[in-house]
Amino acid sequence: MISATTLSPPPTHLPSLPQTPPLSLIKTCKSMAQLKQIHSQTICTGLISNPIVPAQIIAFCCKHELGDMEYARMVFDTMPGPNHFVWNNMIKGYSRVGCPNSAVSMYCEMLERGVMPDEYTYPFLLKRFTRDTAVKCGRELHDHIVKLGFSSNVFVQNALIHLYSLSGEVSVARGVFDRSSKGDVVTWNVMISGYNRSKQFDESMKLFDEMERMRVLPSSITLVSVLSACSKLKDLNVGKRVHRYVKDLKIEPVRVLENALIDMYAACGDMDTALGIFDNMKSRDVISWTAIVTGFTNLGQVGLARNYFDKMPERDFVSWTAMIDGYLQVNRFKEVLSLFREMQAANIKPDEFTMVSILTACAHLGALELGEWIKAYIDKNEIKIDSFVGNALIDMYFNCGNVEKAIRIFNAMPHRDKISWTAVIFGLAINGYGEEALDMFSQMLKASITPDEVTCIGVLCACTHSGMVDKGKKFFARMTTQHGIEPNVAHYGCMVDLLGRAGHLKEAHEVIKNMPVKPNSIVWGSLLGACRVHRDEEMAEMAAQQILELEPENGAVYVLLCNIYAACNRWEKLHEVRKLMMDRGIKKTPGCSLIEMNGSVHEFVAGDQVHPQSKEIYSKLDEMSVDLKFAGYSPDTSEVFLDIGEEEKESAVYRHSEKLAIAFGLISSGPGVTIRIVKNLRMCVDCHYVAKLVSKVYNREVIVRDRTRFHHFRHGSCSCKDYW
DNA sequence: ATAGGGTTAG
Repeated sequence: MISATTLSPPPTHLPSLPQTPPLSLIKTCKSMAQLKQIHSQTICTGLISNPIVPAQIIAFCCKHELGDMEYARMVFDTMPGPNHFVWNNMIKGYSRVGCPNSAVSMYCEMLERGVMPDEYTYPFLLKRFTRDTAVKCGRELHDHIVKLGFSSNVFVQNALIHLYSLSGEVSVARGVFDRSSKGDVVTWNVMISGYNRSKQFDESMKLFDEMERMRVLPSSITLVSVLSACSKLKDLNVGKRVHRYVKDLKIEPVRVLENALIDMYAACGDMDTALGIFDNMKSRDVISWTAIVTGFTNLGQVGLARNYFDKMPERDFVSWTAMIDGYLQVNRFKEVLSLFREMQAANIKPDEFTMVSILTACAHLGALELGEWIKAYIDKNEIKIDSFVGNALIDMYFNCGNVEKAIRIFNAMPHRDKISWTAVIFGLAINGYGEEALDMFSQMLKASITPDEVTCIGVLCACTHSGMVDKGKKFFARMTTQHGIEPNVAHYGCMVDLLGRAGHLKEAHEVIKNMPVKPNSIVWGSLLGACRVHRDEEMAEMAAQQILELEPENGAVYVLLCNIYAACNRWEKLHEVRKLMMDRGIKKTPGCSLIEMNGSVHEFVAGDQVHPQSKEIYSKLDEMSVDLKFAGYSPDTSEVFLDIGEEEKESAVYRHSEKLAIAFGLISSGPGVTIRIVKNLRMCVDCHYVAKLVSKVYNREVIVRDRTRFHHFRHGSCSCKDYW
């Protein structure tokens, strides 16, 4: 509502009004304050009764950058019979301020009051539609347009193409396009951006070619859209062609176009050209900088990306997310989390893209507390849980060992896609719920979701981790016939794992010998792992040799071989391998355990002394040793392959990183709190034994995620059933 | 008296 003060007389510094015709004044008017003064003058002089005057006042409010739609509506309501110029302007105004629903209401009112829309009405009305309004009103408005005979107007056609591509009906949009005259470059632009919107970039490219054939000259906007498609398709050839267009047609390289060029070159990995354009720009905005940052992150060059990120004059949530995602791509999870903290300190609001990156990092680190915090943040800020966020949450919970919450997210998701189902099958499998994983798979089939290669790996993985050899074999045999999926090297690897872990080493070897694809080091690695569990040194030697032929630098193979020789008491052979390792300069990957406590991740390596609470940790360890021995513990050093005495071996396993992490967990959390640890390698037998006893003696649940699976220790036993 | 199209991240 208008207040009395708004209609007060103009301040003295403005020219006096009555002498000047109000229409020309409105044309040069700069602000709402000025407009209100002009308005009040026209009321005083009675000029307002000329309908052109309120119409112009309304037009100002509807068109001007600073125009106020409430004021427009107030003036509008004083008009007895507004004509369609006025109605059109009101509709345009509501669209301009991003209120498509108000624009639609205005349009409906117009019809109710018997004023016929004209060909200007529809472009105004449709301009700022959202997906929702487009879905809701699109068809009906199209009907009106046809009935009123405006469907041959090119502006209306363009608006319709825009409308249908917004509502996701690109093929209907294409129908309108095909029936249009195609002489107008904007028609092409709208159609191309429609294809981009629905990620049909190849169609965008085809239209660009066809445009050339039909000799429609592209505008800089066409080129921006086509460059965007090139960048998504990583099509450097067409991208360069567009660049040549810009030069040949002497199209002014405005910033948006330069940004699109940078993005295209960066996406195609040509950073030299991208930087060449970037360096020569007159002015750069946040998009120019972000395009360079993502260019480097896509190449895995996070250091360079970070240099540019740090130099940015301003950063928005996209830039932060791009940089965060860069660290994620190269598995630098701790940097992901610390950059996220910086982002929060800078008061930049994350969106669902950011959330996915952070959750993925939490999943890798097993950082449940931070993951839970993110979940709470998502709920509190009403960030929508789309399938990307949902799947990331499922992954996070499973990878932190919280099966129950993972399932809860899955059950609450409105749209579960193939990825969601696959995530659940995998999650159940690695957490020791093999039967449940297979049950999920049947439910997935019942829900008519088609499994893919990855889903099949999940199913086989479930069988492996729960020792369901027959079910695994049956599934494998039916993969092609029932699900139409040809087994690839990863599936054969699963079969080797399945048979090998169950002790069928010969059969596993047969699978390798008979597989139609060349076995890779992972397949042989599965066999080698099985040889360790079942202490078959001969087969192990053969498998190790195969791997070393493929990957001579694979340190893990030497270590595994050492473990096996140690367990089989083959000391001479052990020495040979040890010497080979020394000669070839191969080092063992140090074992490392992560534990999250009060929101930060603590990292331990064997014999760690750098933790600030080191003293307390070691005295807790001594205390544990006494308590556990009382419960029957004696150290198992069978896998230690260092050439040292028994006592030293005991002291070596005593200082393993997961034991330090457990001790730290015990002293830094209250009774009954679950201790969650992530280990980068496989757990050793002694640590596995200790964890079982800890869960019994201290009545604590201990969850250890190792390289391939979870160990849930409860009441003295483990979910892996000592089978890992 | 009034019209339309574009760039960055999973």
